[in-house]
Amino acid sequence: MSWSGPGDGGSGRRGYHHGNLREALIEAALELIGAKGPAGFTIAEAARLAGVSPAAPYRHFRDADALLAEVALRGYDRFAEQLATAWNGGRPEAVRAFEDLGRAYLAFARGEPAYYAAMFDSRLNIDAHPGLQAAADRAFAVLREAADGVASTLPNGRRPPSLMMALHIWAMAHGIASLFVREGPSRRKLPMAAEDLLEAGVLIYLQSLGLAGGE
Amino acid sequence: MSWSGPGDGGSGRRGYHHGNLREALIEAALELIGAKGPAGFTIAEAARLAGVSPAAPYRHFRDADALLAEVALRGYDRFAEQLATAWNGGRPEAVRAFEDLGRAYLAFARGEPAYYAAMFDSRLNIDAHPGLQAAADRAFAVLREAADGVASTLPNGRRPPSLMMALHIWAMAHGIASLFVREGPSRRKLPMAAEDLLEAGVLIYLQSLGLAGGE
DNA sequence: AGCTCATGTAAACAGCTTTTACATGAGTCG
DNA sequence: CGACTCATGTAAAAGCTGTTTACATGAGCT
Repeated sequence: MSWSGPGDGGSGRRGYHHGNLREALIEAALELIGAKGPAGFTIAEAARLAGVSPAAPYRHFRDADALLAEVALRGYDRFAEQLATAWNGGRPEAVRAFEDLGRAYLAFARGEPAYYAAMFDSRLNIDAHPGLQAAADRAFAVLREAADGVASTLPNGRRPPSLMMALHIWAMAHGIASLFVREGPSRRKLPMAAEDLLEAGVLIYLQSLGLAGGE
Repeated sequence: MSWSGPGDGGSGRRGYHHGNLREALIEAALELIGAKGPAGFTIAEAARLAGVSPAAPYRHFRDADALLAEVALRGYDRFAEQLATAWNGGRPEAVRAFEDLGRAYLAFARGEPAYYAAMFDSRLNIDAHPGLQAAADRAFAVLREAADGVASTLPNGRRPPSLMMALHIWAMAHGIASLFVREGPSRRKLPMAAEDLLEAGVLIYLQSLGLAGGE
């Protein structure tokens, strides 16, 4: 527990005023979403976790959706960051970095289920929360850039459209994350690691475009 | 509207006793899920739609999740049925039938959003509702069978593992449905029809395995 | 005709959301 | 230093919801 300075990001109290309620509520929301899904967290329970009255959160968020949207927003940012780190500008080698990107996708879904749920599984209307769309776009831009980097490996004539590539890979990664990694009604047991399934799928896909890994 | 016999599947009333409340509740749930998502339907509102008191549904379903599970169960059955119809035993030609299967997948997500949401987007714990897992298995079995049919096109040596194929295609179809077809926080505009995106992805994937469409 | 039991209602309790009026105290300014 | 201001907290209340309990109804059987 870091107790540095006046603000303590956690649930501590220093008196009548919390000191850092906004952050404490976001942490509480993450905890609750992780435990019970995006529909299973309530303002009241987040307030209880933060040690304040049920009305206090309304000083910081208009309603539960606004809090959820803030969580999703931060999730997209972390997501984009982790994907970009994995891609690493296509180094040391484009196809290899692309696989790393896929593994990072699943690692995020596995390691940050609360963020992932807020981003992809919630009732949020993306139009009603300005900034969410832009944050999602920034995350997708990493994928797009990576697809572009891989496509550029090929000579100009045989170069596949990188937007389509990005969409296909995104769909497969998201599908695997939704179906086989995350909790949910349709989660299934796999005869292999989800990461290996995705890697195989990506390699088969890339091979078809003339982009095989060790060819 | 079929008004055959004593039961009228809709919301009509015939007196103190509803006559067909169970079915009416399922229809109400479908309507509400379609309008507001799996988290946006309540027992109370379903009861209101069916014209009964808020306590009446509990004679038929233990709680809201049980009603949701019944909807999901029926959804999996319809889903399996429509996929099987599209696949049609691999006729007239395996790869072509496989593409039809993909289109049927998206058509279901598009045409029956309420069922699809109950099946894939809900808070249901699949273990807590016996029968759900089996119903989901039946739907996946169609995909598996189709992948097997396509793989059998090839000579024994170059035949890819059909389970892996089925998982890859399922993931891509589900990913496209989740990201680009259904409502949700991450839904994005596409520069093409989702069906075309999926078809292109499937063809690229199959081509890599030596199963190109008109090759 | 009368019994039985599935299926309905009414009423009550508890939790969540959101609003309103009020309380606190941190920071600022004379 | 003392007083003002305002963001940030509380308490209380109204109106939702889910769920349980005791009671009412009437359909179908004997």
